[in-house]
Amino acid sequence: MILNNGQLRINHVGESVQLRGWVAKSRNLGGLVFIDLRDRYGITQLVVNPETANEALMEAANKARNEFVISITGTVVERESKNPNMPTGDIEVAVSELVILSEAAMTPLIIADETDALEDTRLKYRYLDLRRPVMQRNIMLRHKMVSAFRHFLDNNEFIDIETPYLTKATPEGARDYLVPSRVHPGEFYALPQSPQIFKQLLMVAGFERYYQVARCFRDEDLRADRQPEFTQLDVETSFMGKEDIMAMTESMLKKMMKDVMGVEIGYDFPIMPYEEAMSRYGSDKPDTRFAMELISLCGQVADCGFSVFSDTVKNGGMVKALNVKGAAEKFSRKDIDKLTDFVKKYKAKGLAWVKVTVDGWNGPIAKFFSTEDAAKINLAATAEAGDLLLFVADKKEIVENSLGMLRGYLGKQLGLIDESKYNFLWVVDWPLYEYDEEAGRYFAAHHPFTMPDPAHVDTFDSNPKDALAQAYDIVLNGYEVGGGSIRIYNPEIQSRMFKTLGFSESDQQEQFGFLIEALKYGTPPHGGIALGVDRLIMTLIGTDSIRDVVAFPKTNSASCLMTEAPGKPSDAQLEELHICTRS
RNA sequence: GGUCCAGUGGUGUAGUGGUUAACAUGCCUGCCUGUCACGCAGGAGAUCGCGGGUUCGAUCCCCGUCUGGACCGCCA
Repeated sequence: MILNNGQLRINHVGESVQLRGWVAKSRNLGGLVFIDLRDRYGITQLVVNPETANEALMEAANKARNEFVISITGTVVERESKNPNMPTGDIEVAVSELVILSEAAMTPLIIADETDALEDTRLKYRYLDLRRPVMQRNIMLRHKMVSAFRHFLDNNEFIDIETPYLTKATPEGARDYLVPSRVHPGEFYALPQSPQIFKQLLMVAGFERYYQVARCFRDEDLRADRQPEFTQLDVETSFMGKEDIMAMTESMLKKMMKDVMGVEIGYDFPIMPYEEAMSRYGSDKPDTRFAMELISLCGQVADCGFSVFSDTVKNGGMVKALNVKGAAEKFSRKDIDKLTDFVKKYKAKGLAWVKVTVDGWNGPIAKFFSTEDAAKINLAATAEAGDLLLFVADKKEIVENSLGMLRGYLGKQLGLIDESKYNFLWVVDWPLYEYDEEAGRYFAAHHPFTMPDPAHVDTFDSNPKDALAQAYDIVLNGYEVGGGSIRIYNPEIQSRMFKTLGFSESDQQEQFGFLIEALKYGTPPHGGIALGVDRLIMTLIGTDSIRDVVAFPKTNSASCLMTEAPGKPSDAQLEELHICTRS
């Protein structure tokens, strides 16, 4: 009988088993040999006893070293002294036969949950890093999550359809990865940033419900949570409205949480307008696991004696604050200087602060405020003695963004976050456009196929500033884990959209002619959503690094330390691709 | 494009203007029959990322460069 390591329990005692796996550790006591055998299910202790073992068995047992692959047969026995630290600690396997299937050289990193190897070593020997139980758990959990999504979608009449990886470059958006065409000298394919247009065309084609676990490519600079290629669960439906898609996504996520995490999400996902998220949390993906919301003080400081605040409000900016409860004593001047440096990264000019005491305010700006003004602010901020108030005065965007980032930073640093919570949240009523001051024009905030909100369908092109979109983002614990929208299915609206974005008639034809054409031939109302598989699993595992959930990730500079990609092609290859070789 | 941090035996760290470059772990050898981070004894293992400069002398100080990491910009 063949069983897996890590699955043997006390009820197997007496059974004869065959096990295969890697030697995680061997302890030779000078006669008795203990071997911890590891596979993806866990670890089982093997024991080889010289009193019962023949010569060949003893020799093999003494030869087995870390990471050798072995196969054994033996009997499950109850341990005399149990090990409560391991799931299989009640039993061990008394080995009667041991075969070394494969020997192993000394590994450059220790195969254990707690490796001390640095990131570059782990990535160079990724196949060994992936042997570590913690990595195996991450990758297997990722599989379970994707599998749960597939199940849900399969059961709801969705069809998995593949879309091309070799496709056409899209204007706007991220930089494309380009692939030279050998057959068409001087021309290039682009790798898709998302299957967006194809899935819409599948709706035109009448498939009604589509999904795909799709790889997407963006040639932008990387971060701890960003890879040049990433996976999204791409979903599109016909005849469903915004509420239908949100409800369906919500059921799918709840089912996944139950199947994969064993967590019952017992609440309806809250729905929050974008403007409210920005105003209360300073973020379009707020972490609602802790409070400490942004407090608007424009009314309170408009006529106060501190001209930095009053002038900012008079000039159309705003003043907001965070009340860090009970932190007045915890934060030294130096600590606050660090917070000031932190907000400066986000373009805030500075961070004003006061410590609230029973005798009034303490701090460099306290003297500018009358007792009444301080009291008004205390009231608005529900500040009491012992609290630390942190203010930013600036343009709306800068105030909200910098305080929002500071809120997240302090939430983590002060341990305000309840890590056992899974707070899902819908963010809706997104602006349809963003204005780019440098370019002097509007860009699509989401993408140019997003349907304007019904209230703005007539005016979105005449008044782009105020136009809202039928778009929705799903947020989990402060991470944007997905987003979608209802799409434009009317060629006339699509054309007006392109026009506002500054596309001429001929640009439209050249870039999106096939889409505009397709919309003419009976396009169903449709919309969809894409869930970021990597970010979602990151959040569920609770890691800050996307490299912990991708089997073979790239470094910060988008290279692979294992394969050493990207590499230089040969001159012959370049010539074949009609790309000039440099001398 | 920019800012900050790091680079020393296989791995992770310590350290110093002149050292036999230290420690832990891993590895090898020997001893050890109930360990589970087994224990004990011994041993091998380093171009101190690379290039240049300062210096009588640089792993250490300076400049550059490369690599990795965190972040800003960027990521429709």
